[in-house]
Amino acid sequence: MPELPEVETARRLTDSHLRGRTVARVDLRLPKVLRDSPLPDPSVLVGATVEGARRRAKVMAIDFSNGVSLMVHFKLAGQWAILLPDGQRFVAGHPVPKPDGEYPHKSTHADIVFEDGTIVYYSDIRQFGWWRLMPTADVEASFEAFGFGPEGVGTPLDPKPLIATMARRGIPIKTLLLDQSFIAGLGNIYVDEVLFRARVHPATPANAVSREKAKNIIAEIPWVLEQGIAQGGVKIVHSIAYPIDGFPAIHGREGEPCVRCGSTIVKTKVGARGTYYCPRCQKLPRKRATAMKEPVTMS
DNA sequence: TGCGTTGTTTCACC
DNA sequence: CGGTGAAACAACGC
Repeated sequence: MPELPEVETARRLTDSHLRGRTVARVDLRLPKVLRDSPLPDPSVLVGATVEGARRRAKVMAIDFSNGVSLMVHFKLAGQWAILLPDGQRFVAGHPVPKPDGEYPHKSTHADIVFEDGTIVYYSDIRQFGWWRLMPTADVEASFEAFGFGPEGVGTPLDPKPLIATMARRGIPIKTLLLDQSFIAGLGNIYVDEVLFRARVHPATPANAVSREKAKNIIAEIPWVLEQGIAQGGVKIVHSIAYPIDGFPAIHGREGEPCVRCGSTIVKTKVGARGTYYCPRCQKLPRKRATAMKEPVTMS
């Protein structure tokens, strides 16, 4: 579930509540969390102080005073819970374990304990997420190696290259928007929101999206991601959305009324991903009177 | 109990 | 080699 807004929330919490704190110990109960790590021993962080956290796409990197950085990818179900000595807690990422529940949970695989008693609990019910430790000097190159496209939020998006790519790709627009090398940060939830707001059917071939709609899509990306960040990430449990102030408006709302036209929201599959859309607001462009059910292979 | 789940990678193929 | 789509993969809950 963690997409860009959830990771950005974790980053901000780390920046504001962990900066300046010194690591007393790291308890890694599930060693495979730290896999493919240039520095294999988590105790390298002991005695080091948090200097800050950054983010590229859905990856967070925490920089420490000893020249080491911790890179974290939350994948499907990672969660970052910070508990301060005074009992305050701040949670970002997946809603399981329950943010107000007991820690450590059975899926809490690592703790970073600080000298003042602050603890970060890292949980992941799917165990797909990972940590990597590396010299801070290598973080930029490591980010580069992912081949991410432009950030979907934070810096102005240049629509030109994006529109150009859309014009020559025949894959569903949703699939293209999920491609992190096209644009960085959208996942299955926020991409549905972008296409709903732009009124584009998610299975529309990218090169069949009109220029105007393409501009709309690109304009909606930062809006949707900012909205997600403002909410500290959205809550979706077992594919059911718990919207706040009407957001998310489409994802996880199968069978419920479209906030715009009242039509019943439909769930389908696009590129093997669960996809929600409004059948009235988001029409496939009619080239011919062609099929409308499944994505069609074009030769 | 097999299916659904998602971000990412890999593979076969044109 | 690039675009594409399908499949694989991680592990678990329901």
